[in-house]
Amino acid sequence: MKLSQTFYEQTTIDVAKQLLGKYLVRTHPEGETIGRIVETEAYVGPHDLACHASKGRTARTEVMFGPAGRAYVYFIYGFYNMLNLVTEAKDYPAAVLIRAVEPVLGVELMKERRKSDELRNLASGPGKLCQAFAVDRTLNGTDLKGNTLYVEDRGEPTPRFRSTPRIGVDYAGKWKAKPYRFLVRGSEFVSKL
DNA sequence: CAAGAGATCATCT
DNA sequence: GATGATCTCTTGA
Repeated sequence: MKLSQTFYEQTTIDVAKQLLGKYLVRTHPEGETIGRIVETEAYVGPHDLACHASKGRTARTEVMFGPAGRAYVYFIYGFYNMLNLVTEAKDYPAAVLIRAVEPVLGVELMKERRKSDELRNLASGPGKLCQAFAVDRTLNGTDLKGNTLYVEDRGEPTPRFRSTPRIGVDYAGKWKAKPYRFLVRGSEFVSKL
């Protein structure tokens, strides 16, 4: 079943950990794609210098200030979209970045979109994942209770995981070292070890 | 293989 | 006008 609003209202760290082993579902005219989440990162609030919202409330970060359980999608480096799920209370800006999933359904469609045949290269990174799942800024603000984009709990226990510092946030001062990246142990579908 | 550069644009200064 | 929660390709050993 679909994860509830209350699930996303938990602390960002808890959401990031518990999302591991859940299933990301994306419906689209071209077909449905599903992936098992194997890597996430937590961006925990306005004081977290790696979190976009630490720069203040702007048009771009507005969604993070809204209620939990919505998608925060932004465009970066002139090429890639990043998919985040908004967490915690309304007016408290925080989110979980989905960094990698293991392809489960719609693999052919993913291969086409990614122009790659290698299973491990389809969604092993936040930019790749968005390409494979056709996620772009038009989905910014999408309610995860709807049918376009949501996360499903198939009743499996959270897999064993480990944590590391987050990727690509060298500018974040003392926050760059925080172990807020979570990876399923032993998965070959993570972005990197 | 590992390391480095380049691609390209929305957002904020 | 600078820069980024990235990816891919090229280079060189």
